[in-house]
Parts: sequence; structure tokens; C-alpha cells
Amino acid sequence: MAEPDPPATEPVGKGERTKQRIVAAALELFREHGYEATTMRMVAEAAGVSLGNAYYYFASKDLLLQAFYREVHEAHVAAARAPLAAAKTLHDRLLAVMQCKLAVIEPYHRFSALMFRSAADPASPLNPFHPDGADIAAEGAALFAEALAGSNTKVPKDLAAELPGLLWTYSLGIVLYWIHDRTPQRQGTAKLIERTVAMVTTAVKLASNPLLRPFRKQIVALMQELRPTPAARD
Amino acid sequence: MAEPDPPATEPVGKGERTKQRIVAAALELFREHGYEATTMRMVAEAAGVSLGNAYYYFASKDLLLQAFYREVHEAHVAAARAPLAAAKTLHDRLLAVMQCKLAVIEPYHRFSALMFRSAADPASPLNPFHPDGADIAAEGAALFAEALAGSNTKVPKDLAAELPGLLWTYSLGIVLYWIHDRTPQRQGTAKLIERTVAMVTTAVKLASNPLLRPFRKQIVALMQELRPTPAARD
DNA sequence: GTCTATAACCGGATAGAC
DNA sequence: GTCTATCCGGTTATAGAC
Repeated sequence: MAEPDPPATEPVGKGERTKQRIVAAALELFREHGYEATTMRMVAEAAGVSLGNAYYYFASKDLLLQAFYREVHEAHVAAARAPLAAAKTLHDRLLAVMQCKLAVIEPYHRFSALMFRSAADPASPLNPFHPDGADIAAEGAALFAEALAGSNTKVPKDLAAELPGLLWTYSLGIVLYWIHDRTPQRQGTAKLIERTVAMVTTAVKLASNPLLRPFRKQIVALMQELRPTPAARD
Repeated sequence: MAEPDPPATEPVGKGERTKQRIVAAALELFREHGYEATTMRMVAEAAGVSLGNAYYYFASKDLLLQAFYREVHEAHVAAARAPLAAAKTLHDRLLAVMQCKLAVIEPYHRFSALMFRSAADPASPLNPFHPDGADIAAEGAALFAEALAGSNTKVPKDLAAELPGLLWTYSLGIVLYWIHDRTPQRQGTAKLIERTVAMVTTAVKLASNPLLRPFRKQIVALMQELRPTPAARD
């Protein structure tokens, strides 16, 4: 305990290890007891630090969730890799991405409800529309861009620029439904994904039809208008 | 104070008045300080009751929000009456309903953020998908049904049954955007309403087109499938 | 049995010493 | 960077008043 203990394989900053311990303890406890039932005191104890020290690293309980959020996203990207490589049609590729999402988040169903509660708060960095979460949003859209790019379905150029973002928003809606889904094995959400992916595919194919051009233009114009999100204060 | 005080004009139960006072005090404080900054102790004091007494009537702070929720809905219905009577086209009628909504909720913008935070929690009775709130959902849909009924736009029969509910969901989405809207006078949301109402109107008109029949059927089938919401436990 | 009040409890968050 | 000691506010237990 008294040795200097030089940094061997870990060139990380001083308390970086402590931070990791706290995150690990929190995720473990969240998984086991859910978000609400896990107190900061429990996290601190499990991580072997004091309550105040835990707050030194994470200014709020919500902030601990951000770590979770990122972990889930990375797991989703990883899980989707193989199915995406196998699926060729747009329908199958979208279905693969959504089904992977569902599989990845399932273990957290209980505690995701509370996570979402925080995510809906505009002041929370967990909120999908919050600037701090912009990178996660962009990465989420990127996954859908990949799903689109690998398919043989033709997408009108104007829509192609907006579609990944639209699909990411769609996936948030599915997650919202999933949170409230109390059917066994989340069958309701599974069904919903099947149905809506089919609808999305139909819609994308219809989008090339000249009849729908005005409608498509409306959507694209709206999306472009919404993009910049000037972060004026209240 | 010692008189029996027979019920003159108020046949209300004993503590009904107290309850009213608490709600009134809470709404006032919410409007002024926002939800989070308003403590139950403040509410109790403003209502002239003890903290414990406030909890006797409202088991949680969230429950006070339910009262607010209903008040807002009734104000919305009232505010929409005149504009609805004046507007003839579907576009104008939807726009009227949405603009009234926006006007009615504007004074609560600051505290609605927190309200939504609660509303997103599946366990909260504020949640739009929660059975306890089913009546509010139904009334919300009814308002859109009225907007549809009074217009001269033709809606395919299968879709007509689902459209009010769809439009109510749409309005929830607009509110979600509004909560995050930091533009002056909520211009962003106003613009969004204009744009999306135009799109919705376009979509409803297109829905009669034979080309879109399969897509329409998909939507209707999905809506019907989602309806029963069996409330199985986790 | 209906209502009201006081005194805790608990957990998120903070202040300030070391 | 880490701790201890508090604060603060939602919530609950419980005792009594009408």
C-alpha cells in the first residue's frame, strides 16, 4: 500500500481509474436494481469511494447514465455488423438494425424507463435533442445511413440526405414504445418493428413516385429548416 | 367557527375546499417558479395548510400535475371552439386546433419541461399511454375528430376511424418539440405547426389515391393492432 | 371516520477541511 | 482527489383534533 506503484500498463490520469470503478459499479447496480432503486451511496460504496468523491467525478446521477448510453450505442453498432453484412434489401437491413437495437437494450428494460424520464428533460444532457448528445445522435444516424447505403433500393437524392436522421428519430419512437411495452418478451415491440419497418420500406419506395413529389419536398424542406437548432436561451 | 355551518351554496364534501385551495396554490406557484423550484412546503404554506395535509390530499407532487393537465385540456377545448366554428377547410381547422393548443400551454413553458419528464415515466399516471390517462387521451382525440368532421375533406372510411388518434399523437409530438423550443416567442414551434399541418393535410388528401391504398392499409392495420393495449404486468 | 399537524426518514446534492 | 458533515426537499409515520 505504501509503494509508489508506477504506472505500468495504464498511462491514464490519476483518478481515471477511480472514475472507471464508479461507472462499472453504477452499471452493475443499475442492471441489478434499476436506476431509481440504486442510490448514489450504494454506487459510492460499491466503488470503494465516499459519496462526495463519487460526486466529484459525476456531478449528478443522470450523468452516470450518459456512460450507459454510450455503452449501449457501441454495443448496438457491434451487434448490427454481422446481420448488416448478410442482409441485402432495404427492408431486411432496417429490420436487422432495429432488431439488434431491441436485443441490446432488453437487459435494461426495467431501468430504461427512468433513463427515459431523464432523457425527456430538456436540461438533461441525455436528451436526444441536447447539444451534448449531438455526437450520439450523429452516430445513430450514421448506422442508418449504412443500412441505407448497402441496400439496392433507390432513394431520391434530396430525401437521401435527410433519411438517416429521420430513421434515427423513428428508432427513438420505437424505444419509447418499448419502454412502455409490458407484453411477454416484448413481443409487442417486436411486432411493431416488423410492421413499421415494412411501412417505412413501402414509404421510401413510394417516395420516388412523381405523384408524391410535392409531399416529399415538404418533408425535406422541413427537415432542412429544423437542422440548425439555434441554442438561444429561454 | 363553532357554528355547524350548514352547506349553503356548496354541497361539496368537507375537505373539498381545502383540496381546491391546494391545487390553486400549486398551479399559481408552478406558473411563477416552475415545477422543480416549487416545493411541497411552499404549496402547503400558500394554501394555508400543513405539509402533511397537502400530502393527505395529493399523495405525490406528480399528482398535483394531473390537475394541471386536465385544466389545460379544458382550456384548450374552450379556446378552440370559436376558431373551429370559423374555419372550414381541414387545413385551417387543424391549424386552429394546434395554434390554440400552443397558446394555451405557452404560460407553462418553463414548468412543462418537468411535467414531461414525469409524463415519460411509464409508472406515472401523467404518461399519455397510461390507462389512468385514457380519458384525457380520448378527449384529445375527440377534439381532432371534431376538427375532421367539420371539414369538407373526404377521408377514406378505414382511415377515418384511426385519424383522430393519430392526430392526437401528432400533437403530442409537437408538444415535445415545443418543450425544447428556445426560440423567441416559440416561433420555431409555430413554424413547425404551419409546416406539419400543411403536410398532414396533403397526406390526408393523398390517402384517397388508389396508389397509396396498400400503404394506407398498413397504417390502419397497425393502429387497430395497437389499440387494445393489454395491461400485462412486467 | 375524516381531517390536520408535527416530527421524522431518506436520498440527491453541496461545502469545506485535509 | 478524497473525505466528513450538512443541507434540502420529497415522502412517510404517527399522533391527535374535529
